[in-house]
Amino acid sequence: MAQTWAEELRSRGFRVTPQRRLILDAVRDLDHATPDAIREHTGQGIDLSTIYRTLDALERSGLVTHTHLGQGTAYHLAEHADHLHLVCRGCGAVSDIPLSVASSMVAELRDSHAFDADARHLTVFGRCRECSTDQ
Amino acid sequence: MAQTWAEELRSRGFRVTPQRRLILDAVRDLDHATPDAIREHTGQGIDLSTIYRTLDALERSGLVTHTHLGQGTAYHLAEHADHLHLVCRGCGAVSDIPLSVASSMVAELRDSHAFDADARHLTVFGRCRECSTDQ
DNA sequence: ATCGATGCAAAGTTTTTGCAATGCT
DNA sequence: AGCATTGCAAAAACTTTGCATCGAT
Repeated sequence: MAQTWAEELRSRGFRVTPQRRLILDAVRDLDHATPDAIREHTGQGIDLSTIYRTLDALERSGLVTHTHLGQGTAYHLAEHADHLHLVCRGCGAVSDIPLSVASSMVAELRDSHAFDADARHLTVFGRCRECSTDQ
Repeated sequence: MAQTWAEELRSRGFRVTPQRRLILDAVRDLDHATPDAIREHTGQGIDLSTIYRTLDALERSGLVTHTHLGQGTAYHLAEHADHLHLVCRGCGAVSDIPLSVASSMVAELRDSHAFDADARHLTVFGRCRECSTDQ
């Protein structure tokens, strides 16, 4: 059970390597994992090109997902991608909120625009309370 | 009236130059203007660094806005930014739809999360009808 | 005459690619 | 053994910066 992910990878024809373990661990540990943060978290041993290629493989296997935050691409475990992102343009803070806030929009997109939206990748820009009052 | 934008720029301390005219025209003409597309549209004469600096100035003057689409940054006239973007992960198509589909989400973010969302910058990833059926 | 804006060249960032060596299966 | 994966090096793509010159005000 603890290594379903390995089976998942193998069943898709991907191999399970130490690097992939470490990268997946890093994605699990970090909050919004960027390729570079993953490299640091794993302790410099893994080449960035491997990280990019691995994230691509993990994503195509359905184990992780990514979003475009303000500056850069952030990865999550797919099973933890149960939220969407708010990015404050004032202070840069990123917060996670339940997907449910988007549900009516998702429903309307499906019904009126025949578009199957993936709210897990949604990033909403705006201003948090502190930064709204500051102007 | 036709050149309120020039007054707008000047009132903010920016100067009005031929390049800025051309770049603003390009943003108006192109659908989702990227810096490089703007350079092509204006006919190669303007340096890319000027385009980046100008877009920054135009944005800080409130004349244009930008969004992060799948690959790259797209600019719009602020007055035409009355829509949000759907990006299909299957075929890459970008469509514009009315901001109203996001209004209940925006209201909930304001009421329950004290977050002032800017739906004009919203990009929703997912699949269009054709690409959903294709799998 | 000022001081911001431009073009050019160079550098910074982030992501991708080629290829020989390595190691999972 | 076979072939995907890795590391390294190089390249590609995108964006920013420094600086001398030019030009809007």
